[in-house]
Amino acid sequence: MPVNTAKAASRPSKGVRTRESILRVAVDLASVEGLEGLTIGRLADELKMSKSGLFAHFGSKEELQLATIEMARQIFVEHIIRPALAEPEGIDRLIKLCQGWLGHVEGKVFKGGCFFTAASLEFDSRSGPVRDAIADTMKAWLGTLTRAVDAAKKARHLKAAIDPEQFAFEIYSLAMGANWALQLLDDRNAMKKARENIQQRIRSAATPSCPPIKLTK
Amino acid sequence: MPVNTAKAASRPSKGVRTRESILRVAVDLASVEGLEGLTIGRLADELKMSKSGLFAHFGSKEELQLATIEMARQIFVEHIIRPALAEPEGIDRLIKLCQGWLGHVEGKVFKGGCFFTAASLEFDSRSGPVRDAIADTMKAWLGTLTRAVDAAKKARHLKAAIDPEQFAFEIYSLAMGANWALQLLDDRNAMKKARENIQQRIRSAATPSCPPIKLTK
DNA sequence: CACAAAAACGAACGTTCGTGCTATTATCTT
DNA sequence: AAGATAATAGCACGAACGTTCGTTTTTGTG
Repeated sequence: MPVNTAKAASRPSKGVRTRESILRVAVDLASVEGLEGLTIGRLADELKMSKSGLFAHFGSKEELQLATIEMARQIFVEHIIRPALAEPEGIDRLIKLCQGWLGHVEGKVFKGGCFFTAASLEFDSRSGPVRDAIADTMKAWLGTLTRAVDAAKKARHLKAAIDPEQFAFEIYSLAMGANWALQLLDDRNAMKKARENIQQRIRSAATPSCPPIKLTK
Repeated sequence: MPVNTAKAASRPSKGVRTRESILRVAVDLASVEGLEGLTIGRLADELKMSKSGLFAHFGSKEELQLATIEMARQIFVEHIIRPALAEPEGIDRLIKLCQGWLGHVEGKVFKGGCFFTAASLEFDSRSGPVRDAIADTMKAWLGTLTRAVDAAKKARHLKAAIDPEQFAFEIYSLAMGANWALQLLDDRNAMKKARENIQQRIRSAATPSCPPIKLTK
């Protein structure tokens, strides 16, 4: 048994590497076909490997779905949350979070728009571990957004009357609406309008001492 | 061939009646399992009829999906749009539309929350007649909302600066957010918060001469 | 290099999917 | 009530689903 408790994270074993490459494809497939439409045979074809070989990595479809969600979560963190953490707490970080989210929709980080918004609505009237994993991820995301609003408030960038939870929810609703309009209605201006929309909403909540608010690409 | 062009809409034939009862169940099933998860076998079981017997009413799964969408659209119109048309043009009708929408989510007019929001995100990255039917319905709904805003503007209930399309989109985004929070996060206060949210947003756009704005159940 | 462990394969399982037929009921019209 | 028509059931199909199994190939290590 290869003792992997050592500090060094050397080149990962074959199994780990394949698993990861599977999941990268799985995330894209699921973002288009849905987590239920994500099929083992289809996935195996895409990767030119056997169904059984692929299956062995997960042991069940549910495990595959959970692993896919986890991979999507990592990609989401990497593309949206981590860049925002580079900004100082306050309005700038909040803006960066919004920009990151809108950008990831527009830039097709996931093939079929926002992975989690789609997954949310697919599983919202079911129960079980998959739904829970999705809900947990979304709660965490809303939490991040809420904390960013709260920090901006504490930095006196946003008015004291702002309820962080409510405000985060408002912003995210507008963002989801933009994703919806872009994906379903093919509204090419959806993103521009969403940026203006959110920008305006944040400005309306900003204090006079708040630095200028501008949402760009 | 029974000539049905006559004025009298007498008792519909057996076929029509069965078809309708199938579709009523189909709508609920699809709102929970999705339009793709809506399966002919499952639907037949639910109705205690044979797969083939049920199938004959539609000829293909796609036709079944389209018919289900059409039925959902009718239910939607009946529950949300028609009651609002009873109100005079202006702010009251707009409010009634919002109330109706939020009410239909809360009151489980469709078992799994808003049928069309779920369908939208399920089909938004595909192509074909089903996606088109969903998109058309949603465009029509946004159009209705936009016209209501515009009328309220013309009645001097809403400020002249309001862009009807944009404003309708904002309101609907907040409503979708509420549906999302209720369904996925089991947020029992989501609806109350959404009502306050939308109420506040409308108030902020209202003129001094606008009648009082109050969103209730 | 050898050899154990891990990974991938190919074939098959039992189900369910959507979709055809044909036969049998039920419904409507004259 | 009879005859025509429409509605439903029964059965079978090929394909795809998730899953299991035994075998073969690849990988990593002493």
